[in-house]
Amino acid sequence: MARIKPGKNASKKDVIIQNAATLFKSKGFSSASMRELAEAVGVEAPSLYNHIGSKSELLQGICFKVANAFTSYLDSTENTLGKYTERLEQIIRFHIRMMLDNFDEVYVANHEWKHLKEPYLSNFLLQRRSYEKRLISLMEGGIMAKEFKHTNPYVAVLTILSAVRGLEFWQQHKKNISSQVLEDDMVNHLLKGITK
Amino acid sequence: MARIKPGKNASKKDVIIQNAATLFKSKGFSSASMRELAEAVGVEAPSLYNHIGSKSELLQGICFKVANAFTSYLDSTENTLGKYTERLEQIIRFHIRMMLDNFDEVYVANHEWKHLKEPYLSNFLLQRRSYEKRLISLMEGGIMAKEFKHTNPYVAVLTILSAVRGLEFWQQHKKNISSQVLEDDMVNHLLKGITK
DNA sequence: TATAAAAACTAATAAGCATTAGTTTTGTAA
DNA sequence: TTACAAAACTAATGCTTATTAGTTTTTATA
Repeated sequence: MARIKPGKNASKKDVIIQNAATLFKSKGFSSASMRELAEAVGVEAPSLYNHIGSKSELLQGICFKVANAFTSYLDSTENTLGKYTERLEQIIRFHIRMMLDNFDEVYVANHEWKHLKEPYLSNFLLQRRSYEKRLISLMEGGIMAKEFKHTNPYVAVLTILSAVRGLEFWQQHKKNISSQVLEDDMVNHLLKGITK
Repeated sequence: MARIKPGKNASKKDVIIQNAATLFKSKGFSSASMRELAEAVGVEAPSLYNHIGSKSELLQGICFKVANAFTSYLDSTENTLGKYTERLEQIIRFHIRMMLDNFDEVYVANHEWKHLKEPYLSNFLLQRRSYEKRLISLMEGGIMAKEFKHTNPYVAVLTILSAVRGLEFWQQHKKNISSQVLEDDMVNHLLKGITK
């Protein structure tokens, strides 16, 4: 049937996608060549096309997998009755864990979405814009409920999302500090500030 | 002497560099072609080489101009006697203003440095690492002086730098909110938190 | 063992790239 | 107006790219 048996849970296509994420992360989508990807996978470049449609399709797969993960999690918190602070904290923690556990793919989705082709580019941006709006609503709710300070909700959401995204720079220090401390300190900083 | 007179303060080389920053920002360094850059400038591609050495050189110019601006500002605050909180606030405000006033170039320095060639790549990373370390020292001083909470200084610096960097997403909302409100709200959030 | 499909391979295509060489145009200063 | 230099142009080079076509090898099943 197939030449190389898929791993326990990963088809050859999955292997290609994962290698693509790693390669796109380290060289950027445009600079990464299908020859390099093929070498990482262990075949000649044209053989890749037995499993995938195109280079673009790889980027699409990565970007929408990540976008859907965030959207799904937000959906799952939509019906919780907890306080705004609790929901916000949950969401921040999910972002941090996504960054730490799926680094390559999240990095690529964050940095290389620009190279998506239409209509995927538009869809991706729409989905992200919609996600941001839902977070802003959450923030506005918390402000009206007096759980959050009176501040511009756009700025607050931007600050939080950007800070978490910055974990991409953290990879180098991974060994020096536990994920739990990192997660807790960042959540505290974003919710309660740094000054005493 | 020259075919096209330079603008009041900008030589033709400066015009090319500014156009390169805009192009590299919107398409990425690798995807941006010298043909496109030439079209933006209003000449044929080979004519660019009467003014610049190479495509790489353009990226180098942009990246180090930005890096030096940040380093110089940090130098200038080194001898101020003020409290840690004040110095940190000044630095955050400088970062925010750099993002708003020199968006294209800062964006390129943040996103495209990866495509620098050696030895510029190594130098750039060294300079950035050194800058981060100086900020971490500042943070540690503030913690020891009990101005800042007891937290991991790496995480705090990362959170602040990343949040500010995220202003790159803000460009679209520029018209809806004044720079001053943005700056003040973000500084407050990062120093004092969002929860009441 | 024979059959058929899946997936590997080699070779080739057509396009795009940064850059160089050589020439012509343009603008300034004598 | 003539001479010179700066900067534009056209044409060409050599390289890299994603992808397709056509063929051979491998693998699983009957």
